Amino acid sequence: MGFYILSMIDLKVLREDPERVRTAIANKGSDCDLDAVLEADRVRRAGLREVEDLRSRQKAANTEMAALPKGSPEFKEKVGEMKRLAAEVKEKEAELRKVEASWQELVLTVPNVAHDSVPVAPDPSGNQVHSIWGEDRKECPYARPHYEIPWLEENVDFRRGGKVTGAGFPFYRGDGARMVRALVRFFLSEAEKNGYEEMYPPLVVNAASATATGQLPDKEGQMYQTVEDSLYTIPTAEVPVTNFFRDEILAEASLPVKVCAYTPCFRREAGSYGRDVRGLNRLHQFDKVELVKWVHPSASYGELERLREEAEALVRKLELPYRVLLMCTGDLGFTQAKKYDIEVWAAGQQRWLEVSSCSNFEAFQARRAGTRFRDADGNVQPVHTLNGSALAVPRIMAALLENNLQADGTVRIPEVLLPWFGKETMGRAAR
RNA sequence: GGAGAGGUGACAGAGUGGCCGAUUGUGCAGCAUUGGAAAUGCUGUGUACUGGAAACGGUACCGAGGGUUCGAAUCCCUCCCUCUCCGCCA
Repeated sequence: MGFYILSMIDLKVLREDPERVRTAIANKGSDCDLDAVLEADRVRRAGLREVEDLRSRQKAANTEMAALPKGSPEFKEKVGEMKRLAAEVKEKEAELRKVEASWQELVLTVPNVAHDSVPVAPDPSGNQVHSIWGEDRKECPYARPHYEIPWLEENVDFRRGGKVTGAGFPFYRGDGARMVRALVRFFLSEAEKNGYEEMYPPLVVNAASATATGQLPDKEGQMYQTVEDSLYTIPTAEVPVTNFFRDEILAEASLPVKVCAYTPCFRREAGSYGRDVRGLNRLHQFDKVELVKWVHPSASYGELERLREEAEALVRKLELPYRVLLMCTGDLGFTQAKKYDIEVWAAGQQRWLEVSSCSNFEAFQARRAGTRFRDADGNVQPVHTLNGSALAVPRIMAALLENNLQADGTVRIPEVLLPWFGKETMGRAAR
């Protein structure tokens, strides 16, 4: 009955220091019932012992029987005896299977424990501003919300996108499409310079993959599902890419493994409203370059800072004002131990737009995904995984459109994009 | 989509009902041999859960899931995947 243990948390920590986990659950505002988890763990282990003990007896008897002549009276007597034992094993096994199923379900609800450096607070108001860049650039005399730019619909066609697919699925055309391509190529080439291997992954994944990265079982509603094959469209490249090494043991010397991937991302995002979803602010399909790293546990927090810096560098090169937030426990996701968000200033809307999220998952995803490495002592242990957007395309485009509007109504293209975009302005000049 | 073949440890490849967690070879690690190396010899070399302070045990895993049986890598069923041929197709 080979089943797969999926736990996010180190079960040993859970047993030996439940109070630490309890505090972490409370800090994250999770409704996980730790006592139920602990009880299930206890019941499971008791049942396991029972079954294993019976099996052990069964095995010993089988070895004896193998030595006896097939038709002999002793053999026949043994068979009768073993029939009862076999029935008992079967019964207890069925029981155990149920116990394990509910235990598995419960254990999957325990969130990752936040790192000590994460501020403890119940909601987003507790997020800390880690740094701000480009304060002096926030004044943009000709700025206006990008969705009010007169020529925008010529480059990002929301109406036809709505007709063909639905709200939140625009057509990019002409310079809009060119801008998407320019940004993607810029992001990828910078990632490559930073030592990331480029990957182009599948855009739909199976349930096992979605579970490993934490989309399932809880956030099922975030993903589009195929009707016939129970596959899920990816909400981010993180999902297929992190699963690349699922059920594999990596060589310690190969760490860190760094991968970048450009993909479209699909999000159903139930419960969005108002200005949040206007224009390019929030789409059901958008493009993003994602960075993913598998690292040695001792290196993961250093790698998180590096990841954040790499993402920041992109925004700086695009000359967009931004701030970095250190997310508090209450605003941290289920899977994350520590997370930075990078937000660009959109001068037209006069608001910050999240364009990157850089997270350390520690061993959480790796444990679920079965991605491990063998350390110097020959012990197998989970790697740490990290990922970060670098960057999400539409919101960067929104900020560029708003902040770089010029007196004539066109948008100035930042210098770093010129090799990719091929011209210095975008849009139609007002007459 | 049709026909056939097959999925066993890092790889190759035995095994067709009990003595098989699994012969053997290669690879890898250590030791011996050597001035050093090659070659050779010896030893070791899976994962997960579980018991234990540890030493050291127990159980499971031969693509996945069910079934038959006292007992399954071996027999039966379902599914998945790979390969070959045909068809179709960007």
